[in-house]
Amino acid sequence: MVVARELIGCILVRRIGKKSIRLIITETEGYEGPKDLASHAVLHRTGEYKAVKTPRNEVMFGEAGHFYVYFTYGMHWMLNIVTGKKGHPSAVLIRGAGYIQGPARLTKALYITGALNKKAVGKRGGLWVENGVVVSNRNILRTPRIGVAYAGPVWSKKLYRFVVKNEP
DNA sequence: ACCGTGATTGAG
DNA sequence: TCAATCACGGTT
Repeated sequence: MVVARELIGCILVRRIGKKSIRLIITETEGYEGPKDLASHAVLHRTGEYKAVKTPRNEVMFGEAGHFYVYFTYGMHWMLNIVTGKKGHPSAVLIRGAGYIQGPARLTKALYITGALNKKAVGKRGGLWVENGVVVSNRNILRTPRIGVAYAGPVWSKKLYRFVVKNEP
Protein backbone atom coordinates (compact mmCIF):
# COMPACT_ATOMS: atom_id res chain seq x y z
CA MET A 1 0.00 0.00 0.00
CA VAL A 2 2.93 2.25 0.66
CA VAL A 3 4.06 1.73 -2.90
CA ALA A 4 0.61 2.45 -4.32
CA ARG A 5 0.70 5.79 -2.52
CA GLU A 6 4.28 6.54 -3.48
CA LEU A 7 3.70 5.88 -7.16
CA ILE A 8 1.20 8.74 -7.37
CA GLY A 9 3.08 11.61 -8.99
CA CYS A 10 5.87 9.42 -10.32
CA ILE A 11 6.50 9.36 -14.05
CA LEU A 12 5.75 6.28 -16.08
CA VAL A 13 8.09 6.15 -19.04
CA ARG A 14 7.48 3.99 -22.08
CA ARG A 15 10.13 3.75 -24.76
CA ILE A 16 9.05 2.82 -28.29
CA GLY A 17 12.01 2.77 -30.64
CA LYS A 18 13.61 6.19 -30.42
CA LYS A 19 10.65 7.91 -28.88
CA SER A 20 9.43 7.85 -25.32
CA ILE A 21 6.12 8.63 -23.73
CA ARG A 22 6.18 10.14 -20.25
CA LEU A 23 3.05 10.28 -18.11
CA ILE A 24 2.50 11.25 -14.49
CA ILE A 25 0.81 8.44 -12.58
CA THR A 26 -2.55 9.63 -11.26
CA GLU A 27 -4.36 6.51 -10.11
CA THR A 28 -3.26 3.24 -8.49
CA GLU A 29 -4.66 0.32 -6.54
CA GLY A 30 -2.85 -1.93 -4.10
CA TYR A 31 -3.35 -5.68 -3.85
CA GLU A 32 -1.62 -6.91 -0.76
CA GLY A 33 -0.65 -10.33 0.47
CA PRO A 34 -2.10 -13.84 0.74
CA LYS A 35 -5.18 -12.66 2.65
CA ASP A 36 -6.43 -10.10 0.15
CA LEU A 37 -9.54 -11.71 -1.33
CA ALA A 38 -9.51 -9.24 -4.22
CA SER A 39 -6.05 -10.33 -5.33
CA HIS A 40 -5.42 -12.65 -8.25
CA ALA A 41 -2.98 -14.48 -5.99
CA VAL A 42 -5.86 -15.68 -3.82
CA LEU A 43 -8.05 -18.38 -5.35
CA HIS A 44 -11.69 -18.63 -4.34
CA ARG A 45 -12.02 -22.31 -3.67
CA THR A 46 -15.24 -23.66 -2.24
CA GLY A 47 -15.47 -22.65 1.37
CA GLU A 48 -11.86 -21.63 1.47
CA TYR A 49 -9.63 -18.88 0.21
CA LYS A 50 -6.01 -19.56 -0.42
CA ALA A 51 -3.00 -17.95 -2.01
CA VAL A 52 -1.97 -20.33 -4.77
CA LYS A 53 0.62 -19.88 -7.47
CA THR A 54 -0.73 -20.43 -11.01
CA PRO A 55 0.74 -19.67 -14.44
CA ARG A 56 -1.09 -16.36 -14.51
CA ASN A 57 -0.27 -14.99 -11.06
CA GLU A 58 3.15 -16.61 -10.75
CA VAL A 59 5.09 -13.37 -11.02
CA MET A 60 3.26 -11.94 -8.01
CA PHE A 61 5.01 -14.52 -5.83
CA GLY A 62 8.44 -13.50 -7.04
CA GLU A 63 10.74 -10.54 -6.49
CA ALA A 64 9.38 -7.01 -6.35
CA GLY A 65 10.09 -4.69 -9.22
CA HIS A 66 8.67 -6.87 -11.98
CA PHE A 67 5.60 -6.32 -14.13
CA TYR A 68 2.48 -8.39 -13.79
CA VAL A 69 0.55 -7.90 -17.02
CA TYR A 70 -2.60 -9.93 -17.62
CA PHE A 71 -5.34 -10.14 -20.21
CA THR A 72 -9.03 -9.84 -19.31
CA TYR A 73 -12.49 -9.50 -20.84
CA GLY A 74 -11.09 -10.94 -24.03
CA MET A 75 -9.54 -7.63 -25.07
CA HIS A 76 -7.86 -5.65 -22.31
CA TRP A 77 -4.36 -5.70 -20.84
CA MET A 78 -3.80 -4.64 -17.22
CA LEU A 79 -0.50 -3.31 -15.92
CA ASN A 80 0.73 -4.06 -12.40
CA ILE A 81 4.03 -3.74 -10.60
CA VAL A 82 4.93 -6.49 -8.11
CA THR A 83 5.80 -4.97 -4.75
CA GLY A 84 5.99 -7.64 -2.05
CA LYS A 85 8.80 -9.75 -0.74
CA LYS A 86 9.33 -13.10 -2.39
CA GLY A 87 6.51 -15.47 -1.45
CA HIS A 88 4.27 -12.62 -0.27
CA PRO A 89 2.17 -11.86 -3.35
CA SER A 90 1.47 -8.15 -3.68
CA ALA A 91 1.13 -5.77 -6.59
CA VAL A 92 0.02 -2.30 -7.58
CA LEU A 93 -2.36 -1.86 -10.49
CA ILE A 94 -1.69 1.30 -12.50
CA ARG A 95 -5.15 2.61 -13.35
CA GLY A 96 -4.37 6.02 -14.78
CA ALA A 97 -1.56 8.31 -15.88
CA GLY A 98 -1.36 11.70 -17.53
CA TYR A 99 -4.52 12.48 -19.44
CA ILE A 100 -5.49 8.81 -19.60
CA GLN A 101 -8.16 7.40 -17.32
CA GLY A 102 -8.67 3.68 -17.06
CA PRO A 103 -6.22 0.78 -16.86
CA ALA A 104 -7.07 -0.72 -20.25
CA ARG A 105 -6.80 2.61 -22.04
CA LEU A 106 -3.44 3.17 -20.41
CA THR A 107 -1.96 -0.10 -21.66
CA LYS A 108 -3.40 0.55 -25.10
CA ALA A 109 -1.88 4.02 -25.26
CA LEU A 110 1.51 2.74 -24.15
CA TYR A 111 1.55 -0.41 -26.31
CA ILE A 112 1.72 -2.61 -23.23
CA THR A 113 0.89 -6.31 -23.69
CA GLY A 114 1.69 -9.66 -22.14
CA ALA A 115 5.12 -9.43 -23.72
CA LEU A 116 6.06 -7.32 -20.68
CA ASN A 117 4.76 -9.81 -18.14
CA LYS A 118 7.49 -10.92 -15.72
CA LYS A 119 9.94 -8.37 -17.12
CA ALA A 120 11.85 -6.19 -14.67
CA VAL A 121 10.85 -2.57 -14.30
CA GLY A 122 13.62 -0.77 -16.15
CA LYS A 123 14.97 0.57 -19.40
CA ARG A 124 15.78 -2.91 -20.64
CA GLY A 125 12.10 -3.69 -21.05
CA GLY A 126 11.34 -0.22 -22.38
CA LEU A 127 9.03 0.60 -19.49
CA TRP A 128 10.07 2.12 -16.20
CA VAL A 129 9.26 4.64 -13.46
CA GLU A 130 11.09 7.85 -12.57
CA ASN A 131 10.75 10.35 -9.77
CA GLY A 132 8.18 12.98 -10.67
CA VAL A 133 6.15 15.57 -8.86
CA VAL A 134 5.31 15.57 -5.18
CA VAL A 135 1.60 15.13 -4.58
CA SER A 136 0.49 15.90 -1.04
CA ASN A 137 -2.07 13.81 0.80
CA ARG A 138 -4.70 16.52 0.58
CA ASN A 139 -4.60 16.21 -3.19
CA ILE A 140 -5.13 12.46 -3.10
CA LEU A 141 -8.41 10.65 -2.65
CA ARG A 142 -8.49 7.19 -1.04
CA THR A 143 -11.39 4.98 -2.08
CA PRO A 144 -12.35 1.32 -2.30
CA ARG A 145 -10.94 -0.53 -5.27
CA ILE A 146 -12.90 -0.70 -8.51
CA GLY A 147 -14.65 -3.83 -9.75
CA VAL A 148 -13.80 -6.13 -6.85
CA ALA A 149 -17.24 -6.91 -5.41
CA TYR A 150 -16.35 -10.59 -5.62
CA ALA A 151 -13.88 -10.04 -2.77
CA GLY A 152 -16.69 -9.85 -0.22
CA PRO A 153 -17.87 -7.16 2.17
CA VAL A 154 -14.60 -6.70 4.00
CA TRP A 155 -11.97 -6.76 1.30
CA SER A 156 -13.99 -4.96 -1.36
CA LYS A 157 -14.28 -1.96 0.96
CA LYS A 158 -10.63 -1.49 1.84
CA LEU A 159 -9.38 1.96 0.90
CA TYR A 160 -6.62 0.67 -1.32
CA ARG A 161 -7.24 2.96 -4.30
CA PHE A 162 -5.34 6.23 -4.62
CA VAL A 163 -6.39 8.87 -7.12
CA VAL A 164 -5.32 12.45 -7.71
CA LYS A 165 -8.21 14.86 -7.08
CA ASN A 166 -9.61 17.17 -9.72
CA GLU A 167 -9.00 14.87 -12.63
CA PRO A 168 -11.39 15.80 -15.48
C1' DA B 1 -28.15 -1.27 -18.79
C1' DC B 2 -26.02 -4.26 -21.96
C1' DC B 3 -22.70 -6.44 -24.68
C1' DG B 4 -17.92 -7.92 -26.98
C1' DT B 5 -14.28 -11.16 -26.45
C1' DG B 6 -11.20 -15.01 -24.90
C1' DA B 7 -8.22 -16.60 -20.93
C1' DT B 8 -8.79 -18.57 -16.45
C1' DT B 9 -11.00 -21.12 -13.13
C1' DG B 10 -13.91 -24.44 -10.70
C1' DA B 11 -17.28 -27.91 -11.09
C1' DG B 12 -18.80 -32.35 -13.05
C1' DT C 1 -15.14 -31.64 -20.83
C1' DC C 2 -18.00 -27.37 -19.95
C1' DA C 3 -20.00 -23.11 -18.13
C1' DA C 4 -19.31 -18.93 -15.35
C1' DT C 5 -16.60 -15.19 -14.43
C1' DC C 6 -13.79 -11.23 -15.26
C1' DA C 7 -8.91 -5.54 -11.22
C1' DC C 8 -12.93 -2.96 -18.66
C1' DG C 9 -14.68 0.13 -22.11
C1' DG C 10 -17.85 1.43 -25.65
C1' DT C 11 -22.52 1.87 -26.97
C1' DT C 12 -27.62 2.23 -26.21
